[in-house]
Amino acid sequence: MTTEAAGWVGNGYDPQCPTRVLLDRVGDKWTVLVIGLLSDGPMRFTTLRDSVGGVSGKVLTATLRALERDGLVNRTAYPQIPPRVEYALTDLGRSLQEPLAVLRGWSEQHIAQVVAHRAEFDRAAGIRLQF
Amino acid sequence: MTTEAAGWVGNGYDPQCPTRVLLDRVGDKWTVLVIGLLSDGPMRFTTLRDSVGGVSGKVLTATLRALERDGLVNRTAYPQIPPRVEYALTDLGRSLQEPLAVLRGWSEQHIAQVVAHRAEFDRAAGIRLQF
DNA sequence: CAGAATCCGGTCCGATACTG
DNA sequence: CAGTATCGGACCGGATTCTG
Repeated sequence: MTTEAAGWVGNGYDPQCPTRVLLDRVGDKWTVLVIGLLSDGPMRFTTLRDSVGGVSGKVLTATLRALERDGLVNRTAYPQIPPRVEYALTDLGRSLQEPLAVLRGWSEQHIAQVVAHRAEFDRAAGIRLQF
Repeated sequence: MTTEAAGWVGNGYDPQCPTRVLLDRVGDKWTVLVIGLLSDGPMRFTTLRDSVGGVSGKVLTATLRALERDGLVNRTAYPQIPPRVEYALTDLGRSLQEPLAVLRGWSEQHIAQVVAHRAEFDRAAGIRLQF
């Protein structure tokens, strides 16, 4: 492991930083939702789209393509008409569940405080604008 | 804790979902870097900007403002000329270090595989375009 | 059914210039 | 020193339409 790879923050912004790569992967709108749903087992494209809810086909395709590209999800197309395509987590993808569960744990414990701070901050800023 | 608040994935996209709020907070370009730097102690604005490297004043201000709004960072302005402003993690902000460390741990163990998959996927896609 | 193609608005971010 | 104001480019994601 290089010093660079070990650096949480190193110095300067580095798109190659491992933590950065993960955050970029996981920070988008649908990825974590999709991983969560696939945790229960393989799913077909349309089932996934309906389960996620509110995602367009184009964007779900892009999300899945990116997950597949990174080796987190496997895509299996059955040569039928109409087509049948199944998506499933890989071992690597499943290994992500633990860190994500930790994030979830922190969120459930602390997000209420964040939201409260947010409201108070906005209220205070609002007052300043009023006078 | 409501069922909704407990749901990792619940059903459908929910901007209020605790995990979602956290991901949105932490998924942007500079936040994690800033938190990492502030872990060593309070820092002044310019010191922070120089340490982060590559961030514009405007964006760093926005990042810090958002962190302050959420109660993760404290802003202290000393009434001097020239001004002196210090930023420090709050207890809430410090509590984020642990989950972030978990993310970092996963990244350092697995990102190499992700990058490898990525390269292989792109290579395979490239071949398909060639013929 | 599982997408690809296109268009389009909103947001993120950087660069620059200015100020108390 | 620590910002604010303004502009512009890039990217993300949504809606719609079309296809094997």
